[in-house]
Amino acid sequence: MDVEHQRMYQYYSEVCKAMSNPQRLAIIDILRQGEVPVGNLAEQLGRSISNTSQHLAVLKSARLVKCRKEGTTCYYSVSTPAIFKAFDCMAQIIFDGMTDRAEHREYLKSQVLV
Amino acid sequence: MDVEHQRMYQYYSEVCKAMSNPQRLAIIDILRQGEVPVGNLAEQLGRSISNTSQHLAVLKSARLVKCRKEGTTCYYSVSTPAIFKAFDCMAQIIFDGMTDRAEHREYLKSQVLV
DNA sequence: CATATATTTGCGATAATTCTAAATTACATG
DNA sequence: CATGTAATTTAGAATTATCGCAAATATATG
Repeated sequence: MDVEHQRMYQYYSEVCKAMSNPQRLAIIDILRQGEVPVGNLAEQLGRSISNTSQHLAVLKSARLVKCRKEGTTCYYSVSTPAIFKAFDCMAQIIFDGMTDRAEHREYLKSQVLV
Repeated sequence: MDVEHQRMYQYYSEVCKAMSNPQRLAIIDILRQGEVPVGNLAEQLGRSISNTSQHLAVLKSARLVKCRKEGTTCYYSVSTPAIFKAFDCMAQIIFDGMTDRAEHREYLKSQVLV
């Protein structure tokens, strides 16, 4: 494994790490709605604005989200649709990893609510 | 955000966490070759068998890889091709996150070596 | 300036990560 | 059965990360 590759894996791992938190995945999922202000996100998450902002900062430093300022409001959105694709891959991986029909049923039930 | 969703995000985050390590991403990348014995993986990674085995254990507990035993040898492979899809999403996300042409060129150069 | 919206900072507590080295298990074969 | 090969597991140690809260600090607007 050469140095170029190592650096590449390093980058990838940072993206994964940014995504490896339920709260932040929830944020990404909410951002399917499009641009959403921090306060709105916080409300949907049931968390404080401060806390939400901190998670957004993590996502931003991994370049997963971007924000647009309008007045005092910050509208957040994902930086690329590929993030939703990655999200959906996670769903696929978990679905494929399930062993029996009961698990699948249970899982699909939760998906309907999205 | 209801309980069902929280659990779902929890699952997803565990998959992400398993992938959020350069060493393990390297393993996944090597597994594009198909079934690979632990010793062989260790050699390609330039790490000890013990260390490699531990990373494999992490991947296995997240159900990202499976192994088939044949004699004293354990052949590892990914549990679903969706894992490669997720990997490739990471590549896409990073590519999309790059701002200038120089970065893109640099990145593509490293990809040629895969 | 006061208000609304976000961000940042400074903790503190807890828990996770990663590696090495050594012990252990599992299996095949002479 | 003894030995060697392949892999896993355990233990430990050092380092580092995570997460949330509360308070302080921006930033823009009327």
